Amino acid sequence: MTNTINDVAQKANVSKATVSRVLNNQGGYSEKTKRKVLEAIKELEYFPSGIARGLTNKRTHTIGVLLPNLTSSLINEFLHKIESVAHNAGSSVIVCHTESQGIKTMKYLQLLHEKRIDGLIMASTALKKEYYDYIVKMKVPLVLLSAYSDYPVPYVTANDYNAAYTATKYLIQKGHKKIGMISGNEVECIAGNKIPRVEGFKDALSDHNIFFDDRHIEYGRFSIDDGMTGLSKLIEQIPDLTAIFTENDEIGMGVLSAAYNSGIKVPEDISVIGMDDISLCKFMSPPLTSVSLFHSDMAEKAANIMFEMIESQAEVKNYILGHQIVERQSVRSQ
Amino acid sequence: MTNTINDVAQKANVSKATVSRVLNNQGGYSEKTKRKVLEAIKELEYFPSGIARGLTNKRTHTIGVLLPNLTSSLINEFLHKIESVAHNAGSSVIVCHTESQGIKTMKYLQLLHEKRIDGLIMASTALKKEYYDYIVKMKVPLVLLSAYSDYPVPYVTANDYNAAYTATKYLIQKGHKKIGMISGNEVECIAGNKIPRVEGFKDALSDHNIFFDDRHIEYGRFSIDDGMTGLSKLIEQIPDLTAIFTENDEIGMGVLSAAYNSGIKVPEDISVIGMDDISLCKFMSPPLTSVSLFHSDMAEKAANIMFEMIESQAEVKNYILGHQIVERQSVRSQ
DNA sequence: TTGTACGCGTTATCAG
DNA sequence: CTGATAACGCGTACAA
Repeated sequence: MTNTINDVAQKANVSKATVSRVLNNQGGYSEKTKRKVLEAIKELEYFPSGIARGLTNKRTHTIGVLLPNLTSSLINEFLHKIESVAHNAGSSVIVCHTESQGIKTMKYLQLLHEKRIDGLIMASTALKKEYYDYIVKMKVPLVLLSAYSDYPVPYVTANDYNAAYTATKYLIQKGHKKIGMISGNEVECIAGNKIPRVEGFKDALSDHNIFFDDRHIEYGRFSIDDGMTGLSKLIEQIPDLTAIFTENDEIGMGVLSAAYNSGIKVPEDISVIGMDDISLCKFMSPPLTSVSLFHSDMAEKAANIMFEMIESQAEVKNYILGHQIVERQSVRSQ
Repeated sequence: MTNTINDVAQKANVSKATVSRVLNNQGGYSEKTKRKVLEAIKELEYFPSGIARGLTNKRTHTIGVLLPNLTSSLINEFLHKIESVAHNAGSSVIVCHTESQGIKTMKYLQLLHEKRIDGLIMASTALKKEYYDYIVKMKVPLVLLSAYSDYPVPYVTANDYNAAYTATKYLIQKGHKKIGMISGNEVECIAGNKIPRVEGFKDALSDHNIFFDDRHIEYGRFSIDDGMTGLSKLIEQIPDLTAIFTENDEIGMGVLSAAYNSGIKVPEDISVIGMDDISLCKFMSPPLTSVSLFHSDMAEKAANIMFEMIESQAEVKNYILGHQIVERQSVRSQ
C-alpha cells in the first residue's frame, strides 16, 4: 500500500494538517517541524494523491483533447503543442480520437465529464448542438481549435476561405487557366454549410473570370487515396487541366504519387498546390508547394486560452490566424 | 455546482446508498424506487464523479503512455490503438511526449504517479534504472512497447536485429554488393549497448562475405534531414554504392528526397529499403520498399497485456512479433 | 428492500 | 505555530 498523509503525520508526530501545510509551502510552521515532516516524507516515500486533492480542490489538473481523424502530422503538431503548454501549467492531457464521424464523441464527452477535466479542447470538429449542450452542462471551459462556431465559444483558427482563395489566386497569377480542386469532403456541404476551402476556390476563380463547373471539383475523404483517384478523374473530365489545388497536403501527396505512377510530371505537366504545409511537404518529390496555416501556433494559442479561462473564468476572445504560401517546386508558371 | 449523489438521494427521498445501488445495477431494490431514483438523476442531470469513485476504488481507469520523439505516423499508430483498447476497457489515456532524450521523463512519471494511473505503457524507450526504480515504487503495471529490457517487465516488440538482417539480406539477394546504411542513432552504441538494427545490418553483410567498414554507415537522429545529408555523405565515401538500408522510413524518405533533388534515380541508380512500413511508404515517389514490424498489432497487444495485468495482477509474458518485407518500387535487382 | 456510518486522502476552517 | 474536525463525492459493510 502506498503511504498516505496520515502515515507521514504519524511518523513525524504532527497532525496531517501540518504535513499538508509543509507540502504546499503555506508557511506557519517552525523550521524544526518542517524538517521532521520532510524527513518522514522522504523515508516513507510519500507522494500525494492528485485525485484526493482534486476531490476537495475541484480541480483535477487534467484537460481533455478531442481529435478527429486528421493527417497524422497535424494531430501530432496539435497534441504536442497542447501537451507542452499543459505540462508547463502543471496539467496533463487526456486524448480522445473521435474516429469516424464522431458517433463516439458523446461517449468521450461523458468519459471526460466523469473524469472531471478542467477544460476541453476540440480540434477540427463541427460543434454540434448536442455536443455544445452537453459541454455547457459539464460547466467546463471549451476552446475550439481549427474550427469555427456560432455558439459563444472561443476558437482559434485560420481563415480557410481566405487561405483557399489565396492558393487559387496564386495558381491564377502563375498563368493557369484550367484549374481543378480535390476536396476532402465527400459532399459539397457539411450540415448545410458550404465548405470554406471550396468556396474560396470557387470565388477566386469567379473573381478572375475563369470558367469552372462541377467537373472541376472532386470530393473524397481527406485521404491520400482520394488524391490518387481524384487526379485521374479530374484529368478525364478536364483533359487540358494544368493545375490542381488540393484541400490538404495529404491529398496533394496522393496526387503526386498518382502522377508519378502514371508518368505525369509535376510540375511540368501539371502544377499542384496543397494546404496545411505539413512537415512532409518539404520531402515530397517534387517538394510540395503549400499554404501554411501555422497550426503549431494555433494549438499553442488555443491551449493558452484554455488555461486562461480555467484560471480566471474570464471570457476570452477569438483568434483568427493568418496564412502564408510556402513556395516549393510543385507549381510552375504557365 | 454540479449535483452530487446526495442531491439525488434527497430528491428521490432515499439514501445515497440506494442511489449508488441503482447506479451500479447491484439489485436489491424495488422497481418503484429504481424509477424514482432514475427520475431524480435525470432531472438533476446527475453524473457521478470518477475521481471520487477512484478514491475509494483505488482505480482511476486512466492509464499513462510515455512516447519519445518518433515518426508522427508511428506515434499515431501506437496512440490510436492503445486508446482504442483503453476506451473499450472503459479507461482513458494520458499522453506524455518525452521530447528530447527524456530529461523530462522523470517529471512525467511523477505527474502520472500523482494522477494515480492504473498502468503505464512506455514506447520505444530504453528503460533506465532510474525509471524502473521509480515505477516499481509507484506499484503500477508497466508494459514496454517496441522496446526490450532486462528488468522483469513484460514487453512487446519486434526483433529489430532480425528485421534489419532480413532487409539487408534482401538487398544482397537482389544482387547488391556495395551497400550502405543510414542509422538514426547519433552514436554507434546507446548506453553501451549495440544498436540492434545496425548489428543486423553488419552481420548480414559479414555472413554473406560482403565487405564493409565504418564508411558504409552514417549516423543521424532519425529525421528526414539525416536521410538527405546521409545520402550525399555515403555516396561521397562509397562512389560505387548501389543500395542503402535506412534505419527507418523517415530516413528513407530523406534519401528519396535528396536523390530527387540531386538527380539521382531510385531505384535505377540506387536502391533504397526502409523500415517500419509507415503508411506513407506507399505514396513516396517511388513507393518505398520497407519492412513491416506490425506496429499496430504491437500497440494493441501491449495495451491488452496492460489491462490483463491491471485486472488480474498476473505475470504476463513477453511477445516478440514477426516482420515482413513489403516490396514496392525502390529496390531493383542488380 | 433500505438506511446508517465509515473509509478513501487531501484541504480548509477554526480553535488553542 | 499547531491540532482537531469537517468537508469533498462515492462505495460498502453492517444493521434494520
